Amino acid sequence: MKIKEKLNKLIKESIRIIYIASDEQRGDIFDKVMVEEPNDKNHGDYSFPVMKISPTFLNSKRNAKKMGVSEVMKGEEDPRKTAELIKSEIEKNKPEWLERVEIAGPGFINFFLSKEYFASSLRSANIEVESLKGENIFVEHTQPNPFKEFHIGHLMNNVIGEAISRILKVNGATVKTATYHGDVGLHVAKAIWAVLNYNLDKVELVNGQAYAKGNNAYEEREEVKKEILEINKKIYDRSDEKINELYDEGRKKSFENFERLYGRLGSKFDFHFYESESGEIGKDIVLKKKDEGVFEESDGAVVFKGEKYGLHTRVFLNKEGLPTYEAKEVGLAKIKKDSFSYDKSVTVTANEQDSFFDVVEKAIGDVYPDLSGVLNHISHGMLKLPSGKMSSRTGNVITAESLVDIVKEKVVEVVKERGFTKEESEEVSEKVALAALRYSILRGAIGGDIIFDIEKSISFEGDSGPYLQYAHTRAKSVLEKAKQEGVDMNFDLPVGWESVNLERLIVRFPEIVERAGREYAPHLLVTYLTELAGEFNSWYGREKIVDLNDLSSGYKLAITQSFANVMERGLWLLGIEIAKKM
RNA sequence: GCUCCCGUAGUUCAAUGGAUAGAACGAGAGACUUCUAAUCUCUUAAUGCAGGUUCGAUUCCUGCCGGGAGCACCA
Repeated sequence: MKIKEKLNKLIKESIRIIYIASDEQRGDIFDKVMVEEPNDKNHGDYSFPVMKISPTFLNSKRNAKKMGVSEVMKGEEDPRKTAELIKSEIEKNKPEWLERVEIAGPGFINFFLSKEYFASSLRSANIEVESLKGENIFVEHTQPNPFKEFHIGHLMNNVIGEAISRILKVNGATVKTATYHGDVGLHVAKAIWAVLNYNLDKVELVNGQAYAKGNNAYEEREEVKKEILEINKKIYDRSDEKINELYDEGRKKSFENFERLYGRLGSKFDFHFYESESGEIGKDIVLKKKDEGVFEESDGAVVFKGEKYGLHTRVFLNKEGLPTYEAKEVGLAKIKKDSFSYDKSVTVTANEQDSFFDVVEKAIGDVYPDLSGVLNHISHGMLKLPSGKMSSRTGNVITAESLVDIVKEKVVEVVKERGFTKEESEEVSEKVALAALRYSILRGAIGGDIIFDIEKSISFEGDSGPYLQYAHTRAKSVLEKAKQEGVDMNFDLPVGWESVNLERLIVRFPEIVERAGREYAPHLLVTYLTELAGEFNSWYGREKIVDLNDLSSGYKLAITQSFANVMERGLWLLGIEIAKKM
C-alpha cells in the first residue's frame, strides 16, 4: 500500500475510534478522508485539514457529498480540539514510517515521515504507478497536413501529445498513438490550383507556398473559388490525370518530410489515419444517420443541429455532397473504433477548434452512443512569435525544423568552448536544443498561448530544459567519480543522519506522475522536476558527496543515484533526452 | 451581437477551496587551488475592479473592465 493510503487509513481509524468513544455519529462514514500535500515543506510531508470533518462543514449538503457523509452530524466544533484527539490517538501506536505529528494553523494535522521511510523508499526505487492499469487509451496528435508546412504549431502539438502519451503509459494504461492527416480537402485543391495557374514547381507544392497563393486567390476572386471547388471534386473522384499526378507526387513528398521529422522528434505512431479514408466513411455514416434524424438537410447541405445541446449548427456535407472536416471526424471515430478497442480517446488540437469539437463530439455521441463521453479533447494555445500571428494561409510560417535548427545553432555556440569532439558537440546540441523547446512548451498548463521569444527560449539559465539535463549529468558525473575512487553506494541509514529535502522530493515522484496522468497535465511534472533539480543543485553545492572519510558518503551516493534515476525517468516522460557530457 | 478561454511581481510561468501566494528571468550583492559555475547563496517585487457563497477564495458564482479565439458549406 502506498504511504498516502496508509496515512489516510490511519486517520480514518482514529476518527472512527474518537467518534465511537464520544458516543456520537459512527466514524466510519468518512469514506473520502484524504490528506493533502502541503506546498510549504514546514507543513510536513502530508497534512490533514480537520475542518473538513467538523459538523459545520459537513452540514452543508455540498460538502457532505464531497466527504461521502450522508447523515446530519453532531459533535465537536473546534477543529483544533478534534485535531488533538486524532493526534493522541495516532500517537498511541505510531508506525515506524511516521516521524512526528503536529497541529498547526486553524486546525491542520501535519505529518512528518521518518528518515527510515525515506531510506527504504530510495532502496525500492522503481515504484510502479498503476492508476490507469487496464485502461486502453487512444492518443491522437500532431496531425500535419500534406501540401502544407509542418510548422511550429504542429511542433507544439507533437510535444504535448508525446508527453501525454508517455505519461499515460507509465501510469499503466495501454496507449496507442495516432496521427491524422488531411490528405484531401480544400487546402489540397488550393495548392494544386496554384501550381496549375502560376506554374509553380514541386517544392512549392509541398512547402506551403502553393497553398498560400491558392488561398489568396480563393478569397479574392469569385471565379477562382469555383475552379478550386471543381478541382476539389476531381481530387475526390480522381477523374483528371494531371491532377492525380500532382496529387500523388505532392502527397508522397509531404509524407517523406513528415517521417523525417517524426524521426528527429522521437515520435512513433501506431497508426496513421487519412482524411481520404475517413471522408468516405464519414459521408456514408452521415447519410445513413440522416434518415434516422441525427443529421438534417439545410440549405442544400447536411448539418447537425447542435442547438439541442446548447451548441451551434455545423455543416457535415457541403452542397456538393462532399464531406467537410466534421464528417471526416465522424468517419475517423469509426476507423479508430475498428483499429483499437479503447476506453478513452484523447485528441490534442489547437484551441481555435474548441467549439468545433464540442459539436462534433455530440454528433459522434448520437451516432455511436458507446462513444458518448469517452472522447476527450485537449487543446493548447498558439505558439506566438513577437512579430505577430503566424498563418499558413498567408504563407507567413515558421517551420518546426527551422526553429529547432535556429535554437540548435545557438547551442553549438555555447558548446564551442567545452572542447567537445565534433560528434559530441552535434549530439549535445541537438539534445539541448530540443530540451529547451520542449521545456518552454510544457512548463505551463496546457491551454494558453505561448509567447515564443526565440532569444529568451534559448537562454539556458534558470527554469529550462538544459537546467534539468545539467543536474542529471552532474549527478552521473559524481557517481562516476565515486566508482573511480572506490566509494560504494549504501542504502543503509548512516548513524545520526538527518533527512534532507532532496529525499522528500525524490520519494514524491510516483504521486506526481499519477496526478499528471489523471489530469493530462505534463506541466505538473515539469514543475516537480525543476524543483527537484534545484534541490539537488543546492544540496550538491552544500555537501561533499564522494568522500572516503565520510561514513555517510555511501548513503549520499544512494540519494544521488535515486535522484538521477528519477530525473532520467521524468525527462523521458517529457520527451527530453539526457546527455552524458554537457 | 452571441459562445468559449484567459487576466497573479517589470517579464515568462506555478499554487487538488486551505496555513506566510511559489519559481525563473531582469536588477543589485557575493561564491570556482575543492565531485562539471549551463551552478549555488542573499536582496528586490504581484492576485484587473466591485459584490456574493464559505470557518477560509488566486481558485467557485454574478456584474463590469481588459486581452484572445470561434460563430454554415475551410481544416
